[in-house]
Amino acid sequence: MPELPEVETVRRGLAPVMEGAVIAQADVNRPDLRWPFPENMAGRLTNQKVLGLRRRSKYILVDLEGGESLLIHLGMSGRMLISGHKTGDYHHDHPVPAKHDHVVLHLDSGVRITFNDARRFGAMDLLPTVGQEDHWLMRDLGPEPLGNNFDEAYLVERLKNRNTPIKSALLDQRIVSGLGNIYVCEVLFRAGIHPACKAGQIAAKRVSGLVPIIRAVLEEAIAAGGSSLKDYRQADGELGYFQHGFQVYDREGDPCVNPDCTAQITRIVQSGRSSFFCPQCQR
DNA sequence: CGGATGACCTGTCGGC
DNA sequence: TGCCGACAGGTCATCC
Repeated sequence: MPELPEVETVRRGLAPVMEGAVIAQADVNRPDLRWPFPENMAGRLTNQKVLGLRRRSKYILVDLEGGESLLIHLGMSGRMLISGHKTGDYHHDHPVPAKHDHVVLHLDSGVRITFNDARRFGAMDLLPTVGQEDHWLMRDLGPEPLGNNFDEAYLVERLKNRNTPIKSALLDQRIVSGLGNIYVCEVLFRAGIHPACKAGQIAAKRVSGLVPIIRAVLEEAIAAGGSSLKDYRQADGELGYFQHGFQVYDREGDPCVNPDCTAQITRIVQSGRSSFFCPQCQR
């Protein structure tokens, strides 16, 4: 699920219930996800007040009063669930964890935040809030696509002379951080660029055109998450999953959405990952 | 160095 | 119904 828009939707869903709350108890049900959890994670989270939630690329950062931040990455299958009371005292309420409920945060409000991740490609870590941009998972990230440091001149420069397919280049988090397989497919369709085009051979004008398209696709997806999920939360408390009408992703064999086009959406595999595109509209 | 591939995990789906 | 392979929204380590 989680590319930048989904992670942002999860952050927006968690923020109102977590900010200002105290983590009364943290259940850590296994020693690791993709990597081992940090030393004494449960203890370091316990009795910490949550100051705020931020996002960097696909990472959620939970700033704690004691000077550390909890880093959360959802991997491929990570989900956050909100459950329990919205008000009232903390009751030491401990339902039996569901399968793959790896970490449960019990807030002093009675609300529980559960991190569930079947494939365990997700991650959690604790790091100093100050200087966290130097953390090994974040230090090499490229600019935020919705931020001021991502612009036409930057992208043209970064793609210059690159021999890799544009699909791979846009998935490279060091160039621009936050795009994943779905939104790269959608961006390239909207830009009319074939995913196998060598990045360095695309005219600067067309590369420049990618910048506003990337921004628009991500902003529309974030907006769709907000509207389709109401307060970012589904009835079962799960955050961040919403069906957004994709124009090419997972539409192999379906007709192109362009009314002037009679072609079918095609799937190819590039560096082990599916790319969906219209062979007529994308050159 | 750049670029491609394998690896990490579990779940789901379609075909036989 | 069961079994098997293909595939899944990420990204790091390794190989050429």
